[in-house]
Amino acid sequence: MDKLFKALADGTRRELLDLLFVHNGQTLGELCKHMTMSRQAVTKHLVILEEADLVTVVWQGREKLHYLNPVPIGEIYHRWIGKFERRRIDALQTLKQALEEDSSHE
Amino acid sequence: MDKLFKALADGTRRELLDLLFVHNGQTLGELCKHMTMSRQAVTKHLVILEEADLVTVVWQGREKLHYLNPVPIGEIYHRWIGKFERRRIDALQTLKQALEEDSSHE
DNA sequence: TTGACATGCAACTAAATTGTTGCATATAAT
DNA sequence: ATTATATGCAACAATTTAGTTGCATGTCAA
Repeated sequence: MDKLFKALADGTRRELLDLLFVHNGQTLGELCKHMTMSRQAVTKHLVILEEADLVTVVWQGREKLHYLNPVPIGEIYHRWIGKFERRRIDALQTLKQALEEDSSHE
Repeated sequence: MDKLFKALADGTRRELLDLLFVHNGQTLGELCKHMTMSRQAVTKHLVILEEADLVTVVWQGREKLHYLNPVPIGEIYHRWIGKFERRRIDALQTLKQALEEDSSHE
C-alpha cells in the first residue's frame, strides 16, 4: 500500500498513467516524446510504477510495451478511501458541530 | 491535487488520519501519545495534512483540536480514481489480450 | 503571580527523491 | 557485417523530506 501511494505522489508519474490511459501499450520511446525530461528519468518513474503494480510490461523484441493496470487503484478505493467515504456525511456533521460550538464560545 | 497525493504518500500521515477516523477531534498531545516520534515531528505531519485540507483545526484555549475532513479523499476518487475504475474491466481485457498475443509469439 | 502544560518556531542533520550524464547491451534494418 | 535504434545500468549532484533538539510563547490552575 505504501509503494502504491508513493508512486501516485509524483505528478510526472500520474502524467504517465494519464498517457497510458489515453493510449495503452506505449513503448518507453513513445512515452518519452510526451515528456520533457531525459529518457532515463522516465525509465526510473516507470520502474516505480511497475513496482507499485500500476503498470505491467510486455517485451516485444527490443521494445518494451507499457500497460496500465487499474487494479491497485481499485484497491486504494476499497481498502482505504472507502472507509472515509462511507462516513463522509457523518464526519462532516461532526466537524460542523465542532465549528459551531467553537464560534459560540467567542 | 498534488499536495493531496503528497500528503497521503507518507505512512505516518495515513496513520494520523486513521487515529482521527477512530476518534475525531483529538489534540496534538493526544495524537502524540500514539506515535513514536517527537511532538515536533507530528506537528510537521499535521501541518502537511492541514495544507492538503485533509485535517481541519479548531482552537479551544491552549488546545488544538484536529478533525478529519474526508472531502478531499472523495475528490481523489471522483476526479482521478474514477476514470481508471470506470474502464477497469476494459483495461484488464486489453492487458490480457496483449499478454496472450505476446506468449503466442514465443 | 508563579508554575505547569500545550503548542509554535527555527536551526540543523540524515536520508530519500529526482534529475543528470556516460557507457553498455541487445535487437532490427541495410 | 555494419550501423542505427531501443533500452539498461551506474555514478553523480541538487532538492526535498523526515526527523531531531533547543528555546519561545501563550493559557490554565493553585
